[in-house]
Amino acid sequence: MAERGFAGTGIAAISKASGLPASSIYWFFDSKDDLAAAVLERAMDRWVAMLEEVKGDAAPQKRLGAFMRRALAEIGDRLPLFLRLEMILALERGPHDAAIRERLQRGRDTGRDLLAQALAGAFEGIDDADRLAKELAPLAIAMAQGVMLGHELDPDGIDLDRFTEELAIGLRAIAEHRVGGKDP
Amino acid sequence: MAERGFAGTGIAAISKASGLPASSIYWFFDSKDDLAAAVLERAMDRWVAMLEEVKGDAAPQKRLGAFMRRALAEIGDRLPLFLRLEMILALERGPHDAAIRERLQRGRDTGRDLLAQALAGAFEGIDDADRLAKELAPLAIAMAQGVMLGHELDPDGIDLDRFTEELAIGLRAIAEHRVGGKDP
DNA sequence: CTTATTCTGTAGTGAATGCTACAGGAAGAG
DNA sequence: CTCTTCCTGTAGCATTCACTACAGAATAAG
Repeated sequence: MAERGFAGTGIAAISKASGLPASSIYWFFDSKDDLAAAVLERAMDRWVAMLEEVKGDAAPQKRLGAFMRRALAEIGDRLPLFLRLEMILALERGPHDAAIRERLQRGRDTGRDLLAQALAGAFEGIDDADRLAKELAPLAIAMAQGVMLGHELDPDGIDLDRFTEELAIGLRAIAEHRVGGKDP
Repeated sequence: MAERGFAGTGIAAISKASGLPASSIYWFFDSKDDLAAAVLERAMDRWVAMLEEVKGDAAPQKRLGAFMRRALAEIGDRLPLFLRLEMILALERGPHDAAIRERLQRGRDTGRDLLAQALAGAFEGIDDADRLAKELAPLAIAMAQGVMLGHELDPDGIDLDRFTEELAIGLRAIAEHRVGGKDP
């Protein structure tokens, strides 16, 4: 589904790929939409679990880089499947399926909270670091997702390893700019 | 198609929405894939035309901001349809359709060149501004696309107007960092 | 006018779509 | 063993899918 989209993936294909008989699929799930929502939930939980895990291991200042490196480790030539799934379902089903929208919202909220903490670490020394981190977390996530997508579409144009450090640098500059346009 | 994906949009629906009879669709296009490729091409041409237009109007230093503002003007609550189309086709058909991949590549190349010039303007005063602008253009595009997508999914989390200025600030910080980690 | 070209309406192809009905097997509980 | 709950296999539903064949209308060219 992450590779062919929601409409492009038939129940028969899901059945074959999973080994679960088609009739069983409709025992466990009410509909194809319901299945997609469940799959999306699993995918987002995995995202969150990954971030939580890193959170325990890395000191606040290094945490943003650690997040990025961990996400990176999940990427070969392909976007991690669950990021692909998230985007494709958001674009394809979001406008038509409220359950999907709600799941996306929940995932975004927890992701934002986790990233805000990491960002606060990267904003060390700036006034109001916590508030700025909260404000900028959604921007940071959007940027990172865009860059990962860009990397999948054209791996040569973007150096993900470098971006791992540079995201923090760019965001810090933006935060400094917000706190007052003057440099020390 | 931008709203329901490639597989989610039937020929009949296209026919009804466009007024063009289904049989005529197959007179003008060889297949649904062919149609999608043509539609994508139109969409990307419109992107490029938009950038070219701005290029003539804005001085180099202001050009990045002007690009962003112009793209922004295209957005209401929805991502501009052609950006949505680009992403959805890239994710859904990219892995399976070489013609789509080629079109995406061409669009990216021209987009990168145009943006590199605008970025060079924003990097004024930095050594090697031109080279850095070329290097960072794909990153800038990816960031901007990610942010626009993020805005569509959750309009409250991201302030697009602010991002218009802040993208340049963040990228400039990254460029400065690349040219040598020291600040004056 | 005639002729040639471009497009459309009608009808229908086989295959695949999401989903249901339901009988019966598998497995655990007592 | 029986009984109950959980799952699966078979068959089939109506609908939609991308696509084709083709006769003839519309349009343009001479």
